[in-house]
Amino acid sequence: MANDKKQVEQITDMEVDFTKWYTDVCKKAELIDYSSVKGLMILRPYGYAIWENIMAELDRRFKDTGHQNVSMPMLIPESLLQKEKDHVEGFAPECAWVTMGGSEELEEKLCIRPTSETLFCDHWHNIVHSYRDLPLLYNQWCSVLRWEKTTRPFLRHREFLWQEGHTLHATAEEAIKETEQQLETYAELCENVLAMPVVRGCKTDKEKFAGAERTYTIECMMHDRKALQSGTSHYFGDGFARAFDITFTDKENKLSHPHQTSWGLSTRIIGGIIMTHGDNSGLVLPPKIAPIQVVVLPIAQHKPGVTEKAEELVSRLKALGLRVSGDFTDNSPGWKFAEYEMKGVPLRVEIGPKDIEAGHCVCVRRDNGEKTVVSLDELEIKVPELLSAVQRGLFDKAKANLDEHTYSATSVEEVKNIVETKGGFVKTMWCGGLDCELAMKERAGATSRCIPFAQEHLGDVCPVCGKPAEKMVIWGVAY
RNA sequence: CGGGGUGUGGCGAAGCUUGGUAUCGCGCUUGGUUCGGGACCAAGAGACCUCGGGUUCGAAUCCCGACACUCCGACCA
Repeated sequence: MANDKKQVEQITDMEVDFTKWYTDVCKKAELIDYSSVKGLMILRPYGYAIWENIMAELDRRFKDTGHQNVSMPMLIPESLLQKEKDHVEGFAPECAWVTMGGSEELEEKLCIRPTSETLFCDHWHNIVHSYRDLPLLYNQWCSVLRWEKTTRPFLRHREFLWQEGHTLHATAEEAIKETEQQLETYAELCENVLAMPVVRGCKTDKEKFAGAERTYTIECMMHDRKALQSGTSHYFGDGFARAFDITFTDKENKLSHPHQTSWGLSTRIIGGIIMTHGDNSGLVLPPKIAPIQVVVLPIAQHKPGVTEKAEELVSRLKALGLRVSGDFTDNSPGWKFAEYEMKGVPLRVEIGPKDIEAGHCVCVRRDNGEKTVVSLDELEIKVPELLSAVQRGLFDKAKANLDEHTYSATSVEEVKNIVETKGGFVKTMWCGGLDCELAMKERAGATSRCIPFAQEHLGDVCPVCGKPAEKMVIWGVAY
C-alpha cells in the first residue's frame, strides 16, 4: 500500500535486519561513503562534523588535564616495531608496509602505523634524561592503518581517525593514576556528551592490548544488545621503556625506567552513537555533538511573512550559540520532516501562517516525536530546555536498555541461554583462568567484555570449572 | 582467511535461462501549480551494463580471472 516513492527512500527496519539498518543509516544520513580501497572510508561533511564536535570536546578535556598535542610520523621502520615482543606479535598480522621509495626498493621496509607506541618510545629514548623531564603527557590526532579482514562503516575500518594519548611517568603509581583518569575522561564524555551509559572495567589478559600490563575499557550496549568497546586506556608498566632503553636519573640519582600509558578513542564511537540512539526513521544525535542542533522549517513559505519569520527564528537561535539551520528549499514539508529525522537533528522548529498568527511555533523532539507549542516570546528559553530534555531522554533510554539487559548467572548453561534468547550482558563469577574464558566462548558463545570496577558477589565458584572465584566478569557478544 | 550472495545512468531494480549494444521507478535540470508527514503536471539531460581476458559475425547475457560490496564464521578497536 505504501507508495513507491516512500519505498525507495526507506531504510531497513531495525527489527528485521539490524546490520542492514545500520549501513542504511550510515549511507542515507550522508555520514560516510565507500572509497575505491576496501576499508578506507570517506567521511562526508555531515559525518566529519560529528567527529569534529567529538574532537573538540575531548581535546578540551585533554588540555584541561595538562596534555599537549604532537604529531608523529606515519611510518615505522621494521626494526623499531619489533623491539617490544608482545606488541609486534599483536600487530604484525595486520600491518601494511611501504617497500618502495620511488622506483627503488627500500633497505628496510616501513610499516604504516597501526598505533604509535614504538614511535613515541623511540623519541623519548632520545629526549628523556632526568626525573625533571617527566611526566610527558602527549596526545596526537591522526589516522592509523590496520589491514582488517572484514570491514564495516565506522566499526571496523582499515584506516581510521582517532586520538592516541601517550604518557611517560616516573612512577608506576602515577602512570596507573593517569591510565584511570583518562578512562574516566572517556566515560564522562560518553555519558555526558554522547548520552551513552558505560560499564567501566578492566580487560582480561586474553583481551588486553598487545604489550600492555593492564587494559582498562569502557563498554557500551548497543540497541541490539551487543557490546561495543568504546574507549581504552592501557598501563604498560616499564615494559616498553626497557625494550626501548628509555632511562632517567631519579631524585636519588639512580638510573630508572619510566612507566608508560596509552589511550585511544576512534571514529568507531560514531558507530556506537548510531547503534545506541538510532531508530527506524534514521539517525538520532545527542544535541551536544549534533552538527545541526535545531532545524527551522517554514510551512507554506510562499505565503507573505513566513520565510522572513523563519529566518528571524534562525538568527535568534543562532544568537544563543546554537548550531541552527533553516531549510528554505521548495521540497515539501513532509519531505523535510523525513529528511531531518534521517539526519538525526535533535529538534525541529515548524513555523507556518497559523503559527505566526497565533504568535507561536511548533517544536518537535527527535527522540520521542513529542510536539510542544512554544510562544515566540519564549523561544530563547524553551529551545535550550528542549535540547537538554532530548540529551537527557537519550541517556535515560540507553540506560534503561543497558539495565534491562544486564543479567546475572551462575552456570554456563544459563549464560548460553541468555545470550541466545535475550542478548545483553551477563555477569558471572570467574576464577581468572584462560581455559574457562575460552570455554565460555565455546559453550555459551560469549566473550569477556570486562571485569567491572563495580564488583558484586554472585557466588563463590567459577561457573565453568567450579573452582573458587573472586572476580565478577561481564560476558557478551561484541562488535 | 573459509562459506554464501551481489555488482546494469546518482539511488533501487528489470533484462541474463533461450546472445542482436538497454527498460522502469526515484532522483537530477527547466517551467508552472503546490506547501501542517516523503506534492502534481509538462518538457529535458544522463549508462560503451564493475574491471581484464576468452568464445562468437555479434556479449549486459555464455566461459575464465581480478576487484569491490555484503552476510555468516575465524581474527581484530
